[in-house]
Amino acid sequence: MRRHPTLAVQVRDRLRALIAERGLRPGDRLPSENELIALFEVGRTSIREALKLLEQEGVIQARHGDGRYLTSQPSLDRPLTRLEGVTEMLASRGHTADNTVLDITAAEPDRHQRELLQLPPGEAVVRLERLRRHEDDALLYSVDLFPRSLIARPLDEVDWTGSLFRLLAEHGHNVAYAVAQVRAVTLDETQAERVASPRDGAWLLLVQTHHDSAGRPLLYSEDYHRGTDFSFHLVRRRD
Amino acid sequence: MRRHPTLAVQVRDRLRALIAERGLRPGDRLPSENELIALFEVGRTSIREALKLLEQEGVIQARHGDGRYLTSQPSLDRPLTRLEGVTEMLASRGHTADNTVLDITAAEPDRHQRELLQLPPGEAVVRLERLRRHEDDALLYSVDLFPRSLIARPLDEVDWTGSLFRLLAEHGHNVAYAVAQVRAVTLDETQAERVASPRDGAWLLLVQTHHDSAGRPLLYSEDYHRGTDFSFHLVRRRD
DNA sequence: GATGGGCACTCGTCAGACAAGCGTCAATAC
DNA sequence: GTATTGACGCTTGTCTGACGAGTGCCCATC
Repeated sequence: MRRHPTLAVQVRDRLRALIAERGLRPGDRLPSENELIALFEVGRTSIREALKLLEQEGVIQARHGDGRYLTSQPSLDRPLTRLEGVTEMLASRGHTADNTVLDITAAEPDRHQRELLQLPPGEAVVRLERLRRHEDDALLYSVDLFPRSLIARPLDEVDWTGSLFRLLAEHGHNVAYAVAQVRAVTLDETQAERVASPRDGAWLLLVQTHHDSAGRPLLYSEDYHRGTDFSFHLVRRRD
Repeated sequence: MRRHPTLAVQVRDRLRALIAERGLRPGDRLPSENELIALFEVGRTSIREALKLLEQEGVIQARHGDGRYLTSQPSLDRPLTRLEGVTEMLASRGHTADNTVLDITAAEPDRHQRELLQLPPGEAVVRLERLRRHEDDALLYSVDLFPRSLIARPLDEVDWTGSLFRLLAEHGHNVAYAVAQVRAVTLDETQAERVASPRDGAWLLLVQTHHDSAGRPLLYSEDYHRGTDFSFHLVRRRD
């Protein structure tokens, strides 16, 4: 990761703060480049590069010869595009769920698992099955898979009730992004039994492969969120 | 919208093409700024601004004094973050569904609808209810609301089976983005009856408010996607 | 009153200069 | 012979000056 942020990135963030301080709204005009040069006491290049970043983010729009204007910009707290682990997400929503470890095993991966996690021959996979409950109601059922080698400790010496992201990070593996699939499902017979929940409800299933910043797959997870308790938000844009 | 793209944006896109042509992979080094200046025959400013945009997108990473390197960058075709109308989405998935208009009415909006669509007093709202089927199976049930004034024609003279986005655009209203909520639901009794579908399946519900680029709300929609037929993909990033 | 031209201002692009940082190679010291 | 340090070449980061392209406003002319 970058040692420290460049001036352009810093100026971009200072521009954001300026927009907020001045209470600028969609359609309002930003100070000109020369005004910003004087205000921020940096060179024009740094100003321009910062402004270009804001423009790419859709925050502002430049009109050649005229100036730069605020666009309308929806903002969401914790959108679905922001990756957070299940533990983190539940905490942010004030869900006081207790986390039960249903199963934790290391085994030889099947071919699908080996491909998913890009495992070398001979490498075992850990399967972690957990259930979050609130007052006897199942809220969230999770099945996680990750390479055995990532956690260099005996499985029975690890506390599996906390955040997997944090656990991986403690062992030097930082999750950077996930490729996610979103589906609506009902539980199959086995799952309904594990979860002790009726089969007729809808669950929002997030199937994700989590990677570090170099693209290495660290974790595969299937998270079943009970439909009556969970929804997610995001902004979608036309191209 | 901008009259024509700036050089920086064009160079950014040419850099993308260059990366693809050369088959550059994560960890590979990009040509230096001076090499790119000669290659693209533009000034250093345009190169730098373009590179900064790619860096913000997470495509590359700059190391001061060393060079710029490709990062790992998952790519998805048509991610959920890309907004497309239901008609468009179905077509892209090769769903040959016939579209039935169950209901089309203009009425006085309730308070919720008025707030959602920021309607002035006296402005009516149009409610459009449609069902997409494939061989008698309901695939997608939609309810759309939009200000009556957006379509300056009698309702019975409009073909409601096609794309709403296209229809709005034909009347000068371009959808730019939507704020979306994703949920897993089962159909209620009324809906199951409308849809002629059993009540026990799971449906992926997308509730969206669509806006033009100035932030004006154009359309509110509830789209129920049958769980066994639809899933969506997206990339999620840690902050 | 309407239209056209000029001017001031703004963003877009190029070029030159210097600072900050990185990696490699050669020289020196142990 | 090996390890450390310094110099050099190269790269990115930042500043500055200059000119081109475009916009909007004001004034003059018809």
